[in-house]
Amino acid sequence: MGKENFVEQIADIEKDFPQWYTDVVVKTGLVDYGPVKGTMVIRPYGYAIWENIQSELDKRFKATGHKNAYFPLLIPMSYFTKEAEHVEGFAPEVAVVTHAGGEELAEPLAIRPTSETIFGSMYSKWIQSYRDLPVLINQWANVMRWEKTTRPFLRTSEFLWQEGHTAHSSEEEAMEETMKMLGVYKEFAENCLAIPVITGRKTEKEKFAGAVATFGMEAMMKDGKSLQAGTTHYLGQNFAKAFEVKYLDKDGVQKYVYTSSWGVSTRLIGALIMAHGDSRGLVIPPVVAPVQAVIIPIAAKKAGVLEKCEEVRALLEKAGVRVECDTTDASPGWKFNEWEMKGVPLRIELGPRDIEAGKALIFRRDTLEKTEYSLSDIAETVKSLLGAVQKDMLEAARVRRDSRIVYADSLKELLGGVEGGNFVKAGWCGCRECEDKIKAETAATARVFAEGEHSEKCAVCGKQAKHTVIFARAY
RNA sequence: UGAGGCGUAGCGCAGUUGGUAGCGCGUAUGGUUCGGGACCAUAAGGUCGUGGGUUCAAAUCCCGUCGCCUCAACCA
Repeated sequence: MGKENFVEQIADIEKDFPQWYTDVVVKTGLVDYGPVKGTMVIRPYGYAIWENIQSELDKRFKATGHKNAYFPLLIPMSYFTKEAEHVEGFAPEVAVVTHAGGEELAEPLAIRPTSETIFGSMYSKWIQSYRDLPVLINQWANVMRWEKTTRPFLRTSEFLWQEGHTAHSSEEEAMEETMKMLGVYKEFAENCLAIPVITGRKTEKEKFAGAVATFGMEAMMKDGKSLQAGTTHYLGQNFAKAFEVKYLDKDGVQKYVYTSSWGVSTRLIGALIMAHGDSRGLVIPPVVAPVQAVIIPIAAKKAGVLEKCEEVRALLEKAGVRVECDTTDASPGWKFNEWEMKGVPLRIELGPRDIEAGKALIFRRDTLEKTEYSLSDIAETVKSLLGAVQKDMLEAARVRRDSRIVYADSLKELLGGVEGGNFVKAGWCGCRECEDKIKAETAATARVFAEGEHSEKCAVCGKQAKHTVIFARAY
């Protein structure tokens, strides 16, 4: 990149956010584009973020009684078409295998865009008695949706995700599961990704195809737009009836189960990038950062520098820090920029001056502050700084978001609000016409219902409001 | 699908009256450097997307074709 440095190359974050996003994703070496349009190759650094997300989520799923399993990639079209609303919603974006073994298939196979149907068909075999319930299963998998326009991590043809699929004996229990997992997602987003989220129910228009009710968590990106970062669905008996998932209850009566499903995807990496990134590149919170601290030797050829760096690296590694020492022969300035672009939370600069003084210079990626610390208790210092970065990033994101939530009483105010990059709370009468009108005139959509808030009148038609809704432009 | 644009070195691009293929970055080698994207020297690297036509001669003009991008449209 030479003299045109990264900061100059990427567009001003406030003015041209989407372009900034694309540049950051590609230039930090998170992904390459795949050979098929809309697919991507996730490079090791990007995948390491995903692995950390996986491990944190998996802990939480296990703690709430779920087990992992794996279901097939290919789903017979006949399975797929059993739930009317579901097939209608997904049909336009399903990729279908028509040939195999050199011959045309009698029945085409859908490449899973989501797995409710295959889970449904298996659950109908596995579930016979009330004693078999509940079934709490999660799957880590790839899925494919043939989207017309794509953007790395946010909307790709193929993506990685987890999908939980549970079956219960009662409506209450299935709904409780749906809400519990929404809570798990929220806690994870805030404590691991340092992204504050708003959770709530989605409107009919925005709900999942085949669900009775959909709940989402919405995160605000730095440009004020919203990103749906995860969803949970209460499916009622829709899929149970389509796939004949019945059990014999205590009272001797055959009953349909109630199911839920919930998922988050590699889109979370996109959320991280856009919620925390700045003009220098990524800022990754320590909990999910592939590299939590990087050591940059200064004047590496001087006697004792590399030895000391290695000593510190080993010490930090032993203390459980994901640490790397950059011994490549690029200049220190180059390395500073490179690792900042990759969002590494802490940078430790170690040169002859520091070593002589028994100190190290530590740079915080989130605040851009450089401070001198003693080498004698460096492991404790780094661990406590990592904790501070994690906490401060969430707090900063929360302040940023809260300052950009406004109220609107009219369509005009709503438009002004979203144009200013805000989440806008407004009353809504509940009719589809008003919802469509808002989208047509402001490009904003209903993200979630604002819980516990009661507006007087609809911002569009002025009639009695049924709900208070958070509107925003969304990715 | 409607409209517009672009295919020339790994990447970004320049290349008009048609006449031996260029620049920047990156890469390789050697040297001086190293506390915020260092510098000097040398070198490697291209059937100009593709098929045909016009011409003594085509990256350049003409016709076809393939691919990609932007906007629109579509999009849980």
